[in-house]
Amino acid sequence: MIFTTKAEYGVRLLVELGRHGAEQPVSLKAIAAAEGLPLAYLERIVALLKKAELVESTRGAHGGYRLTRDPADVHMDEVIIALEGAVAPMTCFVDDTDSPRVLCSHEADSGQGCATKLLWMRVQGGVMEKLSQTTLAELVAFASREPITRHDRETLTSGG
Amino acid sequence: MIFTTKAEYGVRLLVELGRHGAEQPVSLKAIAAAEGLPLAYLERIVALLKKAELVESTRGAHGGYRLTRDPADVHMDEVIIALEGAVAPMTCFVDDTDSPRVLCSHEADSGQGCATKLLWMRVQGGVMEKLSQTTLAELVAFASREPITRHDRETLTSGG
DNA sequence: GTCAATCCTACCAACGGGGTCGGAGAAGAT
DNA sequence: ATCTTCTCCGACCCCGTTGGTAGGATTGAC
Repeated sequence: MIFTTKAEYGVRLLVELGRHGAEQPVSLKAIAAAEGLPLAYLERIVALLKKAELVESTRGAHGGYRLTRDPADVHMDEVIIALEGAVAPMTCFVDDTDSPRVLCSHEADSGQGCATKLLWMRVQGGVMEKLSQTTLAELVAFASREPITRHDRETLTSGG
Repeated sequence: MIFTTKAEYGVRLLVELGRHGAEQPVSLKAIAAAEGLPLAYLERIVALLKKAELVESTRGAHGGYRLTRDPADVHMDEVIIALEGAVAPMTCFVDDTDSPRVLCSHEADSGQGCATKLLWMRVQGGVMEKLSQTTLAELVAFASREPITRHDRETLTSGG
């Protein structure tokens, strides 16, 4: 599995916020009820989004959360990284941009390049590409549509 | 994390087989020693590759495994599916090609389309695209090269 | 027959994911 | 003031999967 429920719930939460205007905040309780998600768990997830400054909060009665930007300016790569941490294909695969090389724990043994590195880099590139091409505004629009048909399935994967 | 060590070890195993010719089989013991991987665990992994008819085995002394095809004809989408099962972004996301729709467990609640489905379909499409574009022959060639430089990293993700 | 290899099943420890609980601040409503 | 509603925060816990081991049965070359 690529993503956990953190990503799933977090994106759904953002979509729900995007559906309402940015004027008045929406409480987590309302979102949890609307989406059928556990409130206590959502609290921990929304904290990640707040730390990434994707949402802002108002405490106290009639408080809640709202988006800090226009949904069209929110790209999913930033969202997923905030929720899941860096998207890596493998445990040994940490893209440390400060280091000149992507290191692999097995690499040191054989003295030659890690056989799978090329593959994992391409896969990660493919994922990040699709994520950055998708905006929150698109998801908000999509969620309000009819349930998709078989015909839709063959077209909507084409990307941005 | 997208992939587990099943994919990692399985691909490395295939690369090791691809490095040798297809004439005489290579024993798991030799591969385990060359890659520094646990033999008993490799046994279970290679069983998946055999079931998918990506490798064939010879039992008894001087036995081992060899590829059933030319490495240039082995595409990674087939390999990864054999090793990991279907690549799905989320637990709720099972691409059942018999059913007209991709169902989501949360979908039934709200009566409207699942907000995250569009995103997961695009991501999965991106992954499968990169996997199918990469052949075993490429990985064999890549593994025999020098350790990569920073300059390489910016070019090798462009895909097959 | 013996050694080297594939096969196969059961077992196990550790980890992370998913979720709960209880409470402590903050701020509007009364 | 105080009550209610909300955000915030840390500790805790269950459980499935992953990664790996153990032990054997079977096959075939020498």
